[in-house]
Amino acid sequence: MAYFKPASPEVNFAKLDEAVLNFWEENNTFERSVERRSVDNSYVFYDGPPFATGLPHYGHIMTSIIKDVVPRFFTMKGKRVERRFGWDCHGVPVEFELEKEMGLNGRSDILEMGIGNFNEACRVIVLRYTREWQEVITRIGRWVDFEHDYKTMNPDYMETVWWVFKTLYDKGLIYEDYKVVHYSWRLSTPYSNFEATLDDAYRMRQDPSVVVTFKLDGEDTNVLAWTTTPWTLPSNMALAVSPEITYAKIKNGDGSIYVMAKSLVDQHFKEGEYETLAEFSGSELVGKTYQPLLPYFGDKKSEGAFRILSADFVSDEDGTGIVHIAPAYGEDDFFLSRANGVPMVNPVNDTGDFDSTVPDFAGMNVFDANRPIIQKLKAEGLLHSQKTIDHSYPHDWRTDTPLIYRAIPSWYVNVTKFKQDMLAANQQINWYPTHVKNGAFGNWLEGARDWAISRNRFWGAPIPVWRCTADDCTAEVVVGSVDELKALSGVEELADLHSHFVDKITFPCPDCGAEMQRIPEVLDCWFESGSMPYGQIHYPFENKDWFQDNFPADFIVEYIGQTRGWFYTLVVLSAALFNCPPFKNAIAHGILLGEDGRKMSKRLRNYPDVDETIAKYGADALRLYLMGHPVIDGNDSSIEGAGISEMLRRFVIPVWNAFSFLTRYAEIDQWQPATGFADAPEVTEPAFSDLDRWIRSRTYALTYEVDEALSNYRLREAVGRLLDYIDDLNNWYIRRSRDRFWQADKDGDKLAAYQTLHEVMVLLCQVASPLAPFFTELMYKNLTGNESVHLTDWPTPDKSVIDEELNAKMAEVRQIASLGLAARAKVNIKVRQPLSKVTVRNNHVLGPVDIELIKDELNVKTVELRDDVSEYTEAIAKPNARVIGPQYGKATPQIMKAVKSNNFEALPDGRYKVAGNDAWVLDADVINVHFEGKDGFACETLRDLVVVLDVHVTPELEREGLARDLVRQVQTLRKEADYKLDDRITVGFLTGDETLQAIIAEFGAYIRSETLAKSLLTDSTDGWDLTKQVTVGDVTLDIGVKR
RNA sequence: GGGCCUGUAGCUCAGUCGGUUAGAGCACUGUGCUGAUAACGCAGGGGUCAGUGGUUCGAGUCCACUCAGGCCCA
Repeated sequence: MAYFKPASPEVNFAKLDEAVLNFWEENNTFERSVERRSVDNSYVFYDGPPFATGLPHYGHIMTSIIKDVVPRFFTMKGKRVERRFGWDCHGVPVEFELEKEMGLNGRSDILEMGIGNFNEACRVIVLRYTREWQEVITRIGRWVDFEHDYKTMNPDYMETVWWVFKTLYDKGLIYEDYKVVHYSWRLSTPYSNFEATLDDAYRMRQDPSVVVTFKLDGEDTNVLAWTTTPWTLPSNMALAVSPEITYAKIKNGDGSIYVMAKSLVDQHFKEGEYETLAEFSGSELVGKTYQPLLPYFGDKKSEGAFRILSADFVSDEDGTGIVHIAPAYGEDDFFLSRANGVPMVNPVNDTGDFDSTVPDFAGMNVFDANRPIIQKLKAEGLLHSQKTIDHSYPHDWRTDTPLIYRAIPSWYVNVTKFKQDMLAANQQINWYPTHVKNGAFGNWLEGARDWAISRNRFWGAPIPVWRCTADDCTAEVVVGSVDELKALSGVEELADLHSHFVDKITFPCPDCGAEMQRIPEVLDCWFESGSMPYGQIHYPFENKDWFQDNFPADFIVEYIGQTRGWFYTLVVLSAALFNCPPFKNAIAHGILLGEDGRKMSKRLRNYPDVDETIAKYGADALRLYLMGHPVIDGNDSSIEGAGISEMLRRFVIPVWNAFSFLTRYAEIDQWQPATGFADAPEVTEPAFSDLDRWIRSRTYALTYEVDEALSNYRLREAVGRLLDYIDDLNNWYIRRSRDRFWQADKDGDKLAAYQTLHEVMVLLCQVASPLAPFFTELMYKNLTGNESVHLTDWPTPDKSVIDEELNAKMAEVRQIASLGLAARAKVNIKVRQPLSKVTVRNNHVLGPVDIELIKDELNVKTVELRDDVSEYTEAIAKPNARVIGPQYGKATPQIMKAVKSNNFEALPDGRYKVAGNDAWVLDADVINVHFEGKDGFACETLRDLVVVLDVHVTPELEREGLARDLVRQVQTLRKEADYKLDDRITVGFLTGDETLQAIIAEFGAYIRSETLAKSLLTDSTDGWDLTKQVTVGDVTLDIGVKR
């Protein structure tokens, strides 16, 4: 009785998956795979948390699978890989969901509802889909600890975030300034980037488009600037030009002199009505000063206002090539002004009305003020032209009112101050794909700007800054821990750190004794996710020692877009806190698109259904498909349902069939790994063949190849290695060894075949298990009786068994067979027809076994090895342009042509003279030769390999071919009669054809042994189980079989 | 509007330092082989290497521009 069970080739992989999932759960296999490794040998993985406000799609699934493959692999390599699931809980998207659901309209509605009620509602909805996530993640085989997960809204996590903030503050890396944001004057609230870029935020709107004139100081010259927001003109503080653009000074018909971009003059002045006075680069304008357009802030001139600045964002594609700068009302404007020491004015209040500093329009909404401002400018002769434009403009999605840009106070991390540390940290990170380091990510770091981390929102970690409420006191206390806050305030219980808890807490000002209150802002949720390495373990309040030993992490993976997100914020904070990278290895994969090359969209249904796909093909096929997908290498690429089934057919099924083959024959032969043949215990010495040695060598090499690939995060390569391997195993080793399992004798040869196949299948299960953990688990358990492939160590088979020469030789033998078959096809002689000889010119030393393989594959009587094949072939010259080109330059084409038309001669020294030209003498290896078969021979070549088939069919060969035809027909009949593999049968051939009768007599023994026939009958008898009329050669006959 | 990436067979993608005849898998067609296989082997058809211009003896490959798609930023 074999101790592994025979496996059916008919199999439903999705069902097998479920059995494996149950097994893992019942036996705590995941937990035990972690715990059997020492805590002193950790491999640290950080889980990048998804927003749980939506359901998982293929993109998440792909990331999740990588998050599983890599840890599984390193666990087998001996590492302790704890994997805690993370949930990103805070942020505007969550608030947004809730606002939508409850019909809330921004800040005032939320305040009315109560921050406490609002936040508690957020707390509930953020975990709405956790069950669905858990189900999908589990189903695809990702092992991760959901029980000890981390949530960014947990008090411990938030306390660590406070610590991070305070540490940065104490290092002088936090400052307060303004930030220009989208702003809804209707709701008096800043808009998050997230909201402003929602699909329906941009709508068409009509706005005035005006060109106004700024008079230069000390010259009778007017600079023309263009804007679609006239309401920002009272706040003009500067003008910007580009040094890249050519400007023109022109004189109008009425004698006025203007300056603007040369290429745009025609759009503002009619041809012939002006005269060009001069042309110059924008840099000549830089530094000039001008008179304020409107009178409100003329005193700012002494502070550096009303100058012409140079800016790279200025273009000459529309407008005038000169940009009006209002620092409070545009992001470019703001940064340019700050960089050049230009002051900022902000005469617009929270509700979008001008304040008293602009008395002409005080109390007027900015959009309503557009028209009167234009009229005033016109009246004063400062308006050059006026139009109306339709353009796409951001709107408040709730109130349908246009947003404005407006500077609001904001807290920043001074990223530019330690940018060099970030760049240095990045150099220590091993990125896959490698170009991310100095490409997408490196470039992003190079351009890093200070990071605005405050949000005027509610559902997030409160910024732990308390300020004195006294008018004349500027005291500020930053709190870095719960204990600190308790000590300051005397509060004894603090169960939660969200604003509705901590905002109630006040304490006396250390300077003046007045009340200290927390500032209202919360932190950007990216600040929180960047704090994940510390927050998830409540560092430094707990786990200090562990952190010392286990930071930076070994590995993280996310999609490439996170170079601006999580990858970035992690690096910012770890560079600021510890001046080191937060992780050592990172995979940044690309974006999975729908089948039509567009973004995956539920509405368009342009991707295969996740559940259906898994139910149909199982999780292993999906995993292999995704891990072998170009997206793994950082590209954007489409998902293809057909690719998933292909992976099933190309890998999962072939491996399963190899397994099924082994187990079925082992049962028939009563063979088991430990004890050999139950009924032939005397057979203990395996007689390994070259084929055995080869597949063992090949498999051992595979374990190191996959090891190398996975160790270096090259998942795609690992998949490719496995696919190449299964072809060798199934379509060469097993196919070529079939008769060894099939033969009746239980001898050393058969034993060797069993031992070899069993050994390599076990190794294959192990090396494939990180990628395809389900079916390898079943096979491994069955083949070894051991508990789980995932509780094994990565195999390290004896390297000395790996014989590269043997592997290369066998690859060559396969190639020879391939070329021989191609040669047969060329002359239309089927493989079942024996031929007398094949002649081979090759590179490796072929032994008797190789010769047998070739004979058998090509069905030839002899294999002749020789270097000189000129007896059978015509040589055709092929020049090597790569060598000739650099040497002969312009003469190359002529030499190439001459060589191809055989216009060259061999010289005594072995070189070739081309076209009789003494200057054109080539070394022998510059001309490659390939061959074509002469009459009666069929030849195929591949590089150095030459295979020549003697295609002459003698009468004996023809008779043998017919005998093989007969065998083939009987075998088909056996199968149709549904006989067992080892049933002995009686075969009948009923024909009057004398040639066939002679063949049956001549090849009787051969036919009997091939078909397991006890006897061959050639007269009619009754009692056939099955009979059939068939055609062999050009004769039709009846054949029958019975047991 | 700006930045980055991609564009090669019907589909998904390789294509080395630029080398003259551009490959693989899938699909299709033909054919062969088979008592493990949902197979497998061999062959064939299928290409304006997105387009235009340039550099070069020689360009899928290098350069410039254009077009299309994607991602990010605005």
